[in-house]
Amino acid sequence: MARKHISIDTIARLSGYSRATVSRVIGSYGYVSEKARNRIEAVIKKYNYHPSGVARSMVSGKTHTIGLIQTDIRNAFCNITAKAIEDVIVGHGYNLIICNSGESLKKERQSLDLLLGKQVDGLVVSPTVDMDGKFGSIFDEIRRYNLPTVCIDRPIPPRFGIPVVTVDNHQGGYRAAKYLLSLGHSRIAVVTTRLPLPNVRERENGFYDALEEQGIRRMEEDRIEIPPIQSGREAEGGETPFEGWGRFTAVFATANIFSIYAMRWMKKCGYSIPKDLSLVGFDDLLYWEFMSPQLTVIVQPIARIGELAAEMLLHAIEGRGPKGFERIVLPVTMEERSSTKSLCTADG
Amino acid sequence: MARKHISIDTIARLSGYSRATVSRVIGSYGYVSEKARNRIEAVIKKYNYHPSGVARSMVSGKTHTIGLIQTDIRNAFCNITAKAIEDVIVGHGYNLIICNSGESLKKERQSLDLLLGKQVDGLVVSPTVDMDGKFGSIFDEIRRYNLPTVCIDRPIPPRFGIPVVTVDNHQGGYRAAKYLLSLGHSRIAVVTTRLPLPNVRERENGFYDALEEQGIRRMEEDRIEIPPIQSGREAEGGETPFEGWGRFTAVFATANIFSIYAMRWMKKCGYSIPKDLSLVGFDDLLYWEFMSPQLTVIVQPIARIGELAAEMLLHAIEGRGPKGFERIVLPVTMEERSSTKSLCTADG
DNA sequence: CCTCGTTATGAGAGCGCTCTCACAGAATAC
DNA sequence: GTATTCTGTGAGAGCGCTCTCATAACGAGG
Repeated sequence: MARKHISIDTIARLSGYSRATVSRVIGSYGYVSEKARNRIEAVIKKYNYHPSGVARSMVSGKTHTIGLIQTDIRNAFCNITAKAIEDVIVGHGYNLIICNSGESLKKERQSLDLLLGKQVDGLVVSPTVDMDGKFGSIFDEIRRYNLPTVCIDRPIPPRFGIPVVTVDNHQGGYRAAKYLLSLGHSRIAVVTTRLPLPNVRERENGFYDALEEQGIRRMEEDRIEIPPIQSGREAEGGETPFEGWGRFTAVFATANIFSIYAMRWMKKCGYSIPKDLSLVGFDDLLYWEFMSPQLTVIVQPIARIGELAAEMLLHAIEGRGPKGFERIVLPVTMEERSSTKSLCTADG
Repeated sequence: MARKHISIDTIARLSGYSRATVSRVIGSYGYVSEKARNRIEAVIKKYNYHPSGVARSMVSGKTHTIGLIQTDIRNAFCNITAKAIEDVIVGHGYNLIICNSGESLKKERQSLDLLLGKQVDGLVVSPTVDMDGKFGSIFDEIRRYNLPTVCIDRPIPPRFGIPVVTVDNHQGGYRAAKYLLSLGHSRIAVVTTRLPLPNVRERENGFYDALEEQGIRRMEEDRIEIPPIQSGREAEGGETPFEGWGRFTAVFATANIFSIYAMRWMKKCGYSIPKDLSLVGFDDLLYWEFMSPQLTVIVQPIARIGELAAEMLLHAIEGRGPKGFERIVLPVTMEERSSTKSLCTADG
């Protein structure tokens, strides 16, 4: 048996009023007599009538739905931002459709097309890039449709004219380096992704800038790259691990899952943290307190990113004033734990 | 500037054909001449026309959208199932709207109302209960609307007539107990939630059934309950910890976050795992290999639950045969790691 | 010749709503 | 008295599609 929604006409007929008057009751506008309102509300209640959101969207041109395109909901960064966004928008009567791109430009584009078909009122996107660091075609499309959009995490260049909420990634890398330098480390590996993600690249730049201030040259062979296929997924093992850890005394991992790769590979090669190698990660992971080693990390305010993005997006959608084009860069902090060790006391 | 979607009429006008012929082209049905098709497709491409999903839903009565109501997307169980569901349905042209109930019947009901307003084609729900173990009003509503629904994780009773995908929770608890008994433990605490969630209760029942087979009586004071406010959220600290661990030699935590509570509280009281207390948890957590202690756990096939639920739901929505009312119970396995210790070798 | 079936197209109804407009009766103003 | 406002209601257009039905042109079969 197919579902049968009763319509406003049914309510009108059963209550003895016109469709227009019923609409006035459910929409709370215009003049309606006390008598009519009571009668109509009784019928609505009796037949458990819910107005069709689809028909309303048809008329209003608004769906009260927001799309979210991100890497993978299983990633902690993604689900924390998703929850934060949802919390904000639900309070305004909006819902969230979540799409996972898995760092694939093709799937990202497909997601956008689906969301465009669904006629979402706005979009939050953490965009991915191709191997040349170029963003996908979604931004042309977004522009063409003039679809309210906020970009999170990975900052797209200002020329796209799309607001961005991100963190000071350069500062994050810089602080990680400064900290390791202060512990006496100078041979430091960077575990990162081959995919030229702008946020991750900024972390690296910040990191190397700090090293260069100390006269340490940036060496390409000290960058350990994780293939793009794995960069978007949870660390699952099976990859061919890096083995040349002996050259280094410390490691900086530029994102949460890369810390896991680093730890896994080090363990496999028999290096222990922080005895043989110090490790600084990026992003707090859940249940950190029971991790071993307890990772020293650069922390970004993940939930805050989602909240701000949601607020900016609602603002844009509901057109409350020309707040216009913004780029918000939130500060990062460092959480010092036990995965890092001073070389000075041990070796010098 | 507001977005302006161009409509099928615009395409019709620009191509010199009627709305009906354009509809034939985009819908790939009926007779269309080669000439007309080429002309219309060219115009569609040129103006980057996408048919309105809202209008289509208006006509077809289908939105190609599925709702998911669950506890909290940040919870690993939830985001793994969400991803699995999304992967399945996207392949069939469906999207997922995710709602978080946070174990609140009120929010659960609000979520359903929102989804009903959005006219989702189907629903996957991991339902919550009140303090009396009663399910919320959502199932009456679902029934009334005859909305295709699959229940996951928490099995609702057969009388509701709603298909269920869950795991053999009783067996999970039973195996956990058997294992601890085999290590010589007999004074075992159960860390669980005060909220009478049916899946969790079944784990407890299985656990106590095994104990009773050995003549060990179920003792109410050996159940350590976590207040419902915290049960739905990630373990965040701040709660008043249980302290009477001294009476026990082992602990069974009935869900992933409860393991965290247990570990945190034990640590706070100076007990170490598995030296002072053995711990068996439920559900693998991410990054387990770097946890300390490495938890021995009962493992449920989380992604499989989502996949099966999605497949059953699509089946119901698209009405492919009267597969009808199913209850799928997947098996659980045990992963033995280092949070458990035999009493026999140590104590006698 | 007329009658088919096939191909190609358009007119128009209808999905369930919102909202403008018209209108009618009551109350108020002059 | 008439003019004006306020209050309450309904008719109907229109949102962008899909799909049925009507129509017309054409070749084939009788």
